[in-house]
Amino acid sequence: MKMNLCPETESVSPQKKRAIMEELVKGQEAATQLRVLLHNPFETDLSLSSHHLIAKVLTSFTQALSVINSSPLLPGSADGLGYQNLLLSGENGWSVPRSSNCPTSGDCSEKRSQKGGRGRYSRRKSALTWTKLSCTTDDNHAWRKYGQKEIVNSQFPRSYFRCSHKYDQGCQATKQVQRNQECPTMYQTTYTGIHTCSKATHSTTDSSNWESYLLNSDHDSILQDPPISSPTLTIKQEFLKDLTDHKPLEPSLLQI
DNA sequence: GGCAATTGACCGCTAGT
DNA sequence: ACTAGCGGTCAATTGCC
Repeated sequence: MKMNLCPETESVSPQKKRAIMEELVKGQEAATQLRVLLHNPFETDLSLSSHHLIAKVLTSFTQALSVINSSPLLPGSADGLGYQNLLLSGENGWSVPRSSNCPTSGDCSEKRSQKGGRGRYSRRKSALTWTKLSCTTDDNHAWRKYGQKEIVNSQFPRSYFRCSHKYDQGCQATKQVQRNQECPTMYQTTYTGIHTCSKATHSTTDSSNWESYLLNSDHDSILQDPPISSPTLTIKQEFLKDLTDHKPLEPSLLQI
């Protein structure tokens, strides 16, 4: 499992690196089992419930993150923060801007950032959201751009997309795309809501992978869940919380 | 002409006072 | 409770086919 992390992160101590890798490998294995379970719901070992596997994935990620967070020195503060931002994300799944993005210290609302900041909020979303980090913004769906905003302390603007079938089919899916600050060649895409439309464009993507398999709305009968096993995925905190609290997600999501 | 992107304005949410 | 500030969305305008 190769995480799409920036090269800067490579100077983490070897032991922690190994610990992180072990946890991520565990998570990958659990995710793989989950994939098998989803592909062959009737042929797999029934003792492996989806809930159990999801819990395993999340536990592995949590362990990996705690190892990361326990690192007092992630190389070159800015890089380290970037690494954490990449994985932990802010409350709303986006990297919380840090002072490292403001070369001229003391400016750029740094004081606000330290306390969370007035007005810095994550709009409550009733719909499921998840974040994906990828070198492309392309997926198997047709999107219509409806807005773009400069984000405070963020080097790149954020673009807002809604499903092209919002009005003809009432599809509520939206996504936000923002270039990653640490790796400008990467795009951080936050998906909100699930495609209920029946049409999807079939543009060229890495559609052979699990992620696009799940995102492809042609698989209407398939769980359109966040691509849990995607190596480039950052699962949103909200989603994690939903899972760990065993709160009912979208009713249709976990009925495997 | 139709569709999609752009962009300024507005609104809602959150936190400080 | 009020206010400031930010993020998200709307809608008019612009550009492209």
